[in-house]
Amino acid sequence: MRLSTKSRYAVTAMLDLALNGTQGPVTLADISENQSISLSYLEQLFAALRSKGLVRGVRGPGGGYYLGREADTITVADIICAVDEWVEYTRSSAYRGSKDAQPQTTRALWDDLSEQIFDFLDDITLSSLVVRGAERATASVPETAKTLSLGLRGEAA
Amino acid sequence: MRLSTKSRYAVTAMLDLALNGTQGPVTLADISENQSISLSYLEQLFAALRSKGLVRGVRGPGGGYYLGREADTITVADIICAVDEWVEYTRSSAYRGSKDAQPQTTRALWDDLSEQIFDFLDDITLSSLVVRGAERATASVPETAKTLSLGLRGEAA
DNA sequence: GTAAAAACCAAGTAAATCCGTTGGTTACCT
DNA sequence: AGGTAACCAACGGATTTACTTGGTTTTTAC
Repeated sequence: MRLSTKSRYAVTAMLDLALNGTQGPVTLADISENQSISLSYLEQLFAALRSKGLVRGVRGPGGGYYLGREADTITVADIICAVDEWVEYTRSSAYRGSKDAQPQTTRALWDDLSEQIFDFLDDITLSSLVVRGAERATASVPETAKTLSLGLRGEAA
Repeated sequence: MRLSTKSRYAVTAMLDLALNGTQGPVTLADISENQSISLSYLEQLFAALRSKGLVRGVRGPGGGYYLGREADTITVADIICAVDEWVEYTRSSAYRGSKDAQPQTTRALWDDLSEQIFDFLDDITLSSLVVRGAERATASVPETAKTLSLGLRGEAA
């Protein structure tokens, strides 16, 4: 399991697609500007996302990216696995019998933890994140703010 | 939030302390051998763990490390934070008004996700992992395996 | 049918991080 | 006194991160 800023870039970019992709594709240039990530780094991330079918690219002017599936079928685990691959103990070698048999035990316990984390993240979909965010925003908006909700899209600082 | 092999080293080392620290301190040399991590890398990790009070060192011959608190009060989130610090969006700058107000939105959604993950990991203690592992080991051993349970310790490949 | 917009692709790079090494010093037990 | 082990600091190769440059293809618009 691995979770880094790279994962964050990928997840927030996918959230951008989920939020803005309803009316036409979203360009990487937009995402790059919105989230201040370099364009070609985004290209690299999206190459990985595309190869896993998580996004769908449309070329030419007016083109951009759509989500590859419905937002409620794309999980955070999917995205992280696509760009940051789940590092599962690649160093398998050291297994000669050490004095007490702890390596197997701690390894099994870690594997269990890793699986718990995966299952947790595999239950969180893009749409569930968006819904939670919307709920939170409407719930916590003070009544004064509701009157002037113009450029507001469901969030506060 | 950041989760890497470094975190895994720290968590498994702490599990080693939880499992073996009941009768006397555990030396880094033992952990190094058991889990094939270099001794001085362990020293670096334990310096961080010690500074957060998660472990307690005992010098001199017969020395080693104990857990700094009871195993049921040390969470996975504690350990990860100690060695890998929780990266929270250090790049705060780019906040000039971009055309649509998405950066704040995606950022808020990520922050929410990050918090969900933290809360999840902050609910998993060392002792809960050990207990789960013990349950799994006794529960899931097929009766055929029990007879020949020699090198077996509760997991299969 | 040409120009521009955008996805796609490949190579290279400064900086950071990972993991380990070396070479110590202190504290403590026998 | 001598050995054990925690502590400490600095360095270094390998890898990863995030970005840059410089393209090519596909598609729309004029």
